[in-house]
Amino acid sequence: MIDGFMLTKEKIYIEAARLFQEKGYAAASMRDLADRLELRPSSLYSHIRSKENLLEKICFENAERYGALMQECLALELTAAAKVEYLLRQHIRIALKHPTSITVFNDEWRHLPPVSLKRFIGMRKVYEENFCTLLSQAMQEGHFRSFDPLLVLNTLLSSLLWLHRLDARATLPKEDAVIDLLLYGLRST
Amino acid sequence: MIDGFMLTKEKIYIEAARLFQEKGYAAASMRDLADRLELRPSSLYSHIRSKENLLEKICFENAERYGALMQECLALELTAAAKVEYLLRQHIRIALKHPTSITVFNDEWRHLPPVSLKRFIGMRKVYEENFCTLLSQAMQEGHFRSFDPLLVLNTLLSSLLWLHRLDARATLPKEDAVIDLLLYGLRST
DNA sequence: TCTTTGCGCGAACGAACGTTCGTGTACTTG
DNA sequence: CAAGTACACGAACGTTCGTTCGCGCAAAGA
Repeated sequence: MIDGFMLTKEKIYIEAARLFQEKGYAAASMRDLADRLELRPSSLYSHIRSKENLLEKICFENAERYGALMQECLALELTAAAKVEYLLRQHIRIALKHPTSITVFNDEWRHLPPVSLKRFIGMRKVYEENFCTLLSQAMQEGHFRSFDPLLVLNTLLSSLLWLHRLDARATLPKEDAVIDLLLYGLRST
Repeated sequence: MIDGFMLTKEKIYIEAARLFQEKGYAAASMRDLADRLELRPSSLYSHIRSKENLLEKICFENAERYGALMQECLALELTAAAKVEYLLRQHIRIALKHPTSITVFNDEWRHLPPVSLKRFIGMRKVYEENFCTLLSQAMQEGHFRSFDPLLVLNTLLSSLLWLHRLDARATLPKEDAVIDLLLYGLRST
């Protein structure tokens, strides 16, 4: 449960993310959610629109987080290789700071209703294209070894997926060690 | 659909894996499954026990596949580093050869009923411990750079998770390139 | 030929689902 | 004090779920 002062609406969003993370969106019921908040199911609807809308909020909140990150990154005056490192560092920090929300974002987006789903996939595509371009540039500039950029992109992004699933009791991995492990083999020097 | 001669029971298992992959276990219904097989829902139960049992079969079939792989690997006369490379190669091949089944195995195991869930987690624990030991040995033998073995394990296994999700139309990644990308930075020479 | 077996089917079951609606109540505002 | 707002609630809705049961038919075995 959530302690301290907090609006019921905020509590619902936070607990929904936790519930969706634990059980998955489809297996999580509004009755589950109400129980955890010590509310009756019908009371939820004084604060939220629908179960689907909870998922949309969680997914797009994070999609926009990553979108903003990419814009901010592209505006930096750095080499492409340094931008990639910057992005990866932020990915690690985001995954460790918002694990529940990011788990839902990563694993449950396919349950979005058709219109939202399309928009979501579009946003991800833009992000991945930008990321891929940076990888290509870093290779052309000679900072990274030559690889299929799409292969590298998929591998890099995939390799971080365990971070947000970490048990709350687990000792957090060191950011520098993760970066070292991911990038050392990519660099050409 | 599935062409050629095949027992109805086998068709059900194959189509169930596809359905669970597409929609997720909880969101997939037995009516969906029956539709795809051009059967009525009740007819499924002439061949299978329950929906849960379908999931159990898929998950443990793969758990045992990996268990056997590990036993076979440990029996090889190779350095620890070479064993790790061997395991990773097999992981890639398995993911590309059985993408639907492996997706269900990777993503849907948490919907197993309590008893099966416990057994499944136990099997995974054993596998990961063996893998982790190999990584430690490879570091002690000087073939791999020194890292927290658990960090390396999580990163390596995670980094392959995109393979089994690949669209059937996508061009398959080259096994050697993936191995190179994963291990180059890990090796100490 | 008679009997058994395998299996596809329609109908129906109880349970759980997301959600709506009208009500009661406790604050806030004028 | 009166009016309005916010919100928790019980009851109920229509739907979908996994599954069971008994029936009928066709192929296989004696």
